[in-house]
Amino acid sequence: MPTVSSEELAAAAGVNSAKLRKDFSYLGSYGTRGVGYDVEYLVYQISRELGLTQDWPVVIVGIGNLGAALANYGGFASRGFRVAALIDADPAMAGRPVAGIPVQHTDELESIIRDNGVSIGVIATPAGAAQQVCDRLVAAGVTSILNFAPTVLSVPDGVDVRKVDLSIELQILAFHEQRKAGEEAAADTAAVPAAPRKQSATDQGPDGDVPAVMPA
Amino acid sequence: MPTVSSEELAAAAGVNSAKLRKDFSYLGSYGTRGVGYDVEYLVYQISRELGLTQDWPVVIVGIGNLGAALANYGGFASRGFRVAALIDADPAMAGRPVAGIPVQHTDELESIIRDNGVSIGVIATPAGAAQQVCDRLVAAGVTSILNFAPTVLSVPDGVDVRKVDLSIELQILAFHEQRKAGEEAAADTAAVPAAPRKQSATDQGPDGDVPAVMPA
DNA sequence: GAGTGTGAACGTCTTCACAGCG
DNA sequence: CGCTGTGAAGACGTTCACACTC
Repeated sequence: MPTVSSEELAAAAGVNSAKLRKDFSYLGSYGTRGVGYDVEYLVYQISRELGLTQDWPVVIVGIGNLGAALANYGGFASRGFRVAALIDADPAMAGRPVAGIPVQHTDELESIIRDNGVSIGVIATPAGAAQQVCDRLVAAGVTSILNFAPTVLSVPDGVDVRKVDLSIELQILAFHEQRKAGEEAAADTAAVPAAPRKQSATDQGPDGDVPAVMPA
Repeated sequence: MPTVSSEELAAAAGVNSAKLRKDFSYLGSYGTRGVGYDVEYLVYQISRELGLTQDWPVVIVGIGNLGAALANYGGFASRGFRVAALIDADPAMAGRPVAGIPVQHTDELESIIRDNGVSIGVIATPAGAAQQVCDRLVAAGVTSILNFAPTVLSVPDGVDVRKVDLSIELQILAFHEQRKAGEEAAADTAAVPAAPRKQSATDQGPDGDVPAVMPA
């Protein structure tokens, strides 16, 4: 398939074809009227704009289950990421290979960052260690951090942090699940904190004023 | 701190206080003018709306590094999720406890779902197994699926799927990192596919027409 | 006086619809 | 004729600003 139309791509992606064309137009005019988009050329242009054509060395700090899962994750290599090093605070881990890469001790964090020109760090440590690791990464020159630890990290200006909370997606599913289950089942038996005293004449009790609407 | 104002909450969350008040207003009128919001009552109302007061049994299928990381993840319990079972296709895993829960074999998937009234399933298998696992979960009555496998799952209407791609967040960081590095460094040395022949009089070559703008 | 709740103004993103090009 | 590229219209979400309540 050498060529593809906005209509086809839109259908595949489940969006409106106009949106897709408009989005593409921000990258430049890479389509051909009456024909569509040249697939190979389009892929290259999008890849370049997204930074996929560059090599991004990353370090993963905290090689527990999650760190190991990340190290083994196949999707990284194909997107231009290269795991430059795995770092863990446990001396017993040092030297042990995970996903074919030997784990190094935290002591070497700074030199690893500098020697490899790493600008992106992944934190997969327990919550307690995260801020400290973060500070050291930043001090060593890292300017983008992906945080899997359940803490809010504070960083100086100019450093980007993205936090991934594995339970938030579950939360969203549960929220919709609750809506599916519907408003039929009413009684919530958990203890309801008393509403602050409202001097309304007809206090209907804790569940008298149920939420009316919630935007989808 | 028994009471809190929209201004304080907004500052803490880094958003506009008006937005916060408007959002809260969709849940009902739980504030007190001149005073603020009763913290305990507010927490309860939000928890209830989000479904945090309910007990959500979930199963995790695929107990590799990622599955194990999820099973050990502390954030679940506090949000109303209960890991009802861990399921893996490898018979050698069966019976082995992970995060204190014994792994069960895939053969028992259907009965586990039914016996525990599970409506949310987490897929942490390799890509190849994901669709098959998904089909079995759905057939057994699961209506919400959290997919960590790098595949697009197809499901019947009425079933929600959320896909978590661990590399997408890295991608986003890399994108911004690329912008930080700035437009100073120009030359991209990777092989550029030829642009489809445009009969323009002045073909400036592959990089003559660089993208002009990109919305933030 | 302090701070909520909310209509109205505003800005942004999406979709329409069509001129223009291949 | 088919499909892109894009102004204009429309939908949506955010912010302002103030009446109203405690």
